[in-house]
Amino acid sequence: MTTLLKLQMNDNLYLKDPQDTELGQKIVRHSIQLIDELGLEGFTFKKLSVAIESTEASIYRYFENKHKLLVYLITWYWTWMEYKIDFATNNIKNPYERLEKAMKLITEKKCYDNSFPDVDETALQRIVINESEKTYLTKQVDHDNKFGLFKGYKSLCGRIADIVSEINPKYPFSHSLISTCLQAAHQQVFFAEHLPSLTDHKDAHEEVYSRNFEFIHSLVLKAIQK
Amino acid sequence: MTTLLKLQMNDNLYLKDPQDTELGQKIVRHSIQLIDELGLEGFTFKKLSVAIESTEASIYRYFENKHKLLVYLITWYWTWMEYKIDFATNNIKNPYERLEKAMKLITEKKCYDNSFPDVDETALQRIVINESEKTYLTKQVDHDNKFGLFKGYKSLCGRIADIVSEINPKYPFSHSLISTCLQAAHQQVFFAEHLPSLTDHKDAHEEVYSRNFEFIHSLVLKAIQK
DNA sequence: TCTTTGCTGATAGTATTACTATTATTTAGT
DNA sequence: ACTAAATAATAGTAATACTATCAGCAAAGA
Repeated sequence: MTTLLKLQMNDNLYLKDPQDTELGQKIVRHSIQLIDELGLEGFTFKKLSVAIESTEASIYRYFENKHKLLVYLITWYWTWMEYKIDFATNNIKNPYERLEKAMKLITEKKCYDNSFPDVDETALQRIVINESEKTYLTKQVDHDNKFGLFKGYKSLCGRIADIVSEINPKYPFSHSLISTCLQAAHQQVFFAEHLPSLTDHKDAHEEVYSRNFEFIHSLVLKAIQK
Repeated sequence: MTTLLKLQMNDNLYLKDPQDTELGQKIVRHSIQLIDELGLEGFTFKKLSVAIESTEASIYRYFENKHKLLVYLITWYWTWMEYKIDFATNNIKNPYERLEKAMKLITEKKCYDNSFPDVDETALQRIVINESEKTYLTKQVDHDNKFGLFKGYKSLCGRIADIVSEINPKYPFSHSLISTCLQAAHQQVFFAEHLPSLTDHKDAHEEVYSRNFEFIHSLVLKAIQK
């Protein structure tokens, strides 16, 4: 038996918590599927309303616009990741091991997590790979940030950076290093699939993820070496 | 006296080479200014047509759409960077020095280059920081790639990766390492300005760039250490 | 010189998007 | 059964991202 969980998220991300109602859950479920399928640019609330057999107006009661919905989904992913890392490193003493575990979790290919029946984590990871940067690469980034919309990502980055500082308190770039690795963790997968000359990971699907782990793990270890 | 140069670019990037006509040059000049000012999302061909005192229809004769125009500008930047690196490392024997020079050029804050009167490189660098990932994070990336739209970026990455391989031919991740660094070179500047908890570079403007050079340069050197 | 060609400007029009507003209907809680 | 809230249905708007047509003008070729 699996425990059903609810990740608590910043309530500026939505107008009405989609986890509280059936319609909200349908919005989440189908938006993941549609954004994955059509890309953020091709995705519209109109199409989503057809998919959930409801109306645009109803969706707008949950999310101000599609940008906020995207930020919501991406934040869910990072919050989930932080939860997984917490859970997995909880009783590990050695910071090297904890760091390795965190890197492993960040870089691995995700599969369906029974604790969250509304979320297809495989599809969501693809969305993170393809769309996550669009959450902050906008003119309203400072405004969004003021409302705490990026807290999930920042918190995850800080958490891992703390492990780095525990290993080598003198290393001056722990946050830069980890934000760079978080980025590389999905960027390299994207390149392997679409622009292979920008990586060294050959697109033998499963292998891309493990090679990427090796790349990032060794990058971090060497960088923070005393 | 300064030499006027023309960078040769893949002709799939445009319908008609904007470097060949006065209107084309106006399109380039003002699109850089407007995208910098409004962001890609706020930028439209309508607004550009007002700025250049012409019409939308005329702009469409040069660029298929605003995505292609963006790719054109970003590609121009990377082509320019590669040219600068070539020029600067031309007669340096020592690959460590060449690598350092390349990293320096990539990470430094750009200022106006007299050889290209149509291009405000300072504004263009800001566009690269804010918008460059949007060139490939789309559903048409494979199609665009087939037409060689990303050749500029790939060529630059390959060029620097070659220096890495010259230093340590056994290092297995030269392309991944360099594409990661190219990304970090502008991402960290963005974070320093907008999401400072994701970096360690304090936003004392000039200093962000030099600290970022240190971060990236040391990251690369340690990674490829034999 | 005349003609052709190509470029540009002017104007108009379309489908779609990203919303907002209003009202009617259903559902849920007391 | 009554009330309040949530949702559905419908309509409408301003802006966007184009496409199409046509006329004027300038340079280039015959």
